[in-house]
Amino acid sequence: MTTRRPPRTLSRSRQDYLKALYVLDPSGGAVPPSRIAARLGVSAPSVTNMLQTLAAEGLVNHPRRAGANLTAEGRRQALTMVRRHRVLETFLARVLGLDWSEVHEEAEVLEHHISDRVLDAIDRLMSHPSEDPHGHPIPDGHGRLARRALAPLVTLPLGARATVREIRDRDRRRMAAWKIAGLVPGARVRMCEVRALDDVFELEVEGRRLVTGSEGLDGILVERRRGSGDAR
Amino acid sequence: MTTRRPPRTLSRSRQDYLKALYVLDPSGGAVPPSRIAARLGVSAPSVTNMLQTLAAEGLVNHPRRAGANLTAEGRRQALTMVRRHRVLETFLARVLGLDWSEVHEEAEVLEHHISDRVLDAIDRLMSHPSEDPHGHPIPDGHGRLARRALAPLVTLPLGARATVREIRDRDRRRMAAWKIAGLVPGARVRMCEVRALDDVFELEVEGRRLVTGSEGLDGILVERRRGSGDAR
DNA sequence: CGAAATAATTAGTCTGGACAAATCCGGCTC
DNA sequence: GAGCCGGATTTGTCCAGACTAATTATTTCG
Repeated sequence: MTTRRPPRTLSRSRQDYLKALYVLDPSGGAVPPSRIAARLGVSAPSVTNMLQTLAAEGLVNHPRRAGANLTAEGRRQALTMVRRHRVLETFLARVLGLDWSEVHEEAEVLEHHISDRVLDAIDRLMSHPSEDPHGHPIPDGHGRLARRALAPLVTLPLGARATVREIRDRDRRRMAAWKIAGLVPGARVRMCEVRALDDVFELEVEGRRLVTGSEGLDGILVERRRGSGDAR
Repeated sequence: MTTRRPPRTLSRSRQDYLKALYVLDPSGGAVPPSRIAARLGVSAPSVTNMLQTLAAEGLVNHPRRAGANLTAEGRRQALTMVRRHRVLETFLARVLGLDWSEVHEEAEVLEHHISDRVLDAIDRLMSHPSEDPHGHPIPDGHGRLARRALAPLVTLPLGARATVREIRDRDRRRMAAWKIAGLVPGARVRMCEVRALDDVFELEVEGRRLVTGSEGLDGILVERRRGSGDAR
């Protein structure tokens, strides 16, 4: 329970935990250890351990048996990791021509090892992009993030039109499928039919018909396009 | 003394030791532990330890109290590290515009963390460069290295002309000085005067006069230009 | 309410890779 | 040949960060 200052440079492991805490709940709510364990692929005791360390360092709050969330400082650190990750993904896709669906894993490693100097250089090279290849906004150097009002595609009401904005980037297989179906950032979609009981959704993606279960759409966020009523 | 196979993927530390062994004697002679310790900034016992591990894994030969050198497999691994390092340096300088004198440290970290896929992509982006920014040749994907007959600048006989080919890249301060003096890969030089007793060398670098001690030239390799006799 | 089921925490280990202190060996000097 | 010196090695620790097994707290449900 000693409360020491965090080391001037965070270990890779710490960075991972902080980032996980952020992405598992960007709004800063308490995240249960089990979810962190699942995301990072470590055991539950490892999570408890590290959370205690991070708490002693003032990077997270961790009341006993009540999950954890980031302190202001922890959030700052997490956001710089998010920035690094997204800048790198953009770079890997735009400059090196890697595929949309494979940049995530590469960035996941590099984000821990690239210096600020190199990060700034690639950011400059791309003229400070504001979105990564999956459509996520890139925080600026001070951890400020453009906020947007997006909704999960599955919640789109019958007949409504929308534009795809963000794609969750953790499952390669699903991402490949989406790409084939045309579900990429910027694509225009319309919800044509919802059979809630069967969990079947029928929609139009850039004019083409797509029929799928909700499972197959989970992780796609859209921005509603006004001017088209719900009906029909 | 158990002889187990090396892990399919070498730890960062192993990679460092192998590369050090290679650069400290590219021709494959025995390197004393003390030199490795100095280069990697670790203690002597750590070196002995790791050499024993690497020997058990068949990556180095390490007869007792007789230094160590790379096995064929160790050398292969070392050369892929050298390749990574040099490709990265080239990329950092040419594409990201970092300075000649600062790319080394960055590459030193990244070489351990970049995937083959990304390495190939940046190599392709630059159309497979054959030399890094300091003039060192870049091994190909199979560890083959263009051999060149270079001599230390200080051994250049009086009156002889030569072209600078390689610059050792470990000392930032000296590299900055060389850059200012015009001693960069490709520069043409002529040895004008040697006062061996005082350890003073006077030379012409791209037409400009430079006076310095041998200390200040250590680490510059040149290719002799024929057609200019030794005398005056 | 009490008993299971579930989730979190504690306790104790392991592994990689470093270190300092102590010891050992080979070669040079006298 | 005896002694000494410096580099190499052995020995015993430490640290971060993971793990398993055992324990405890919380939630849910009969």
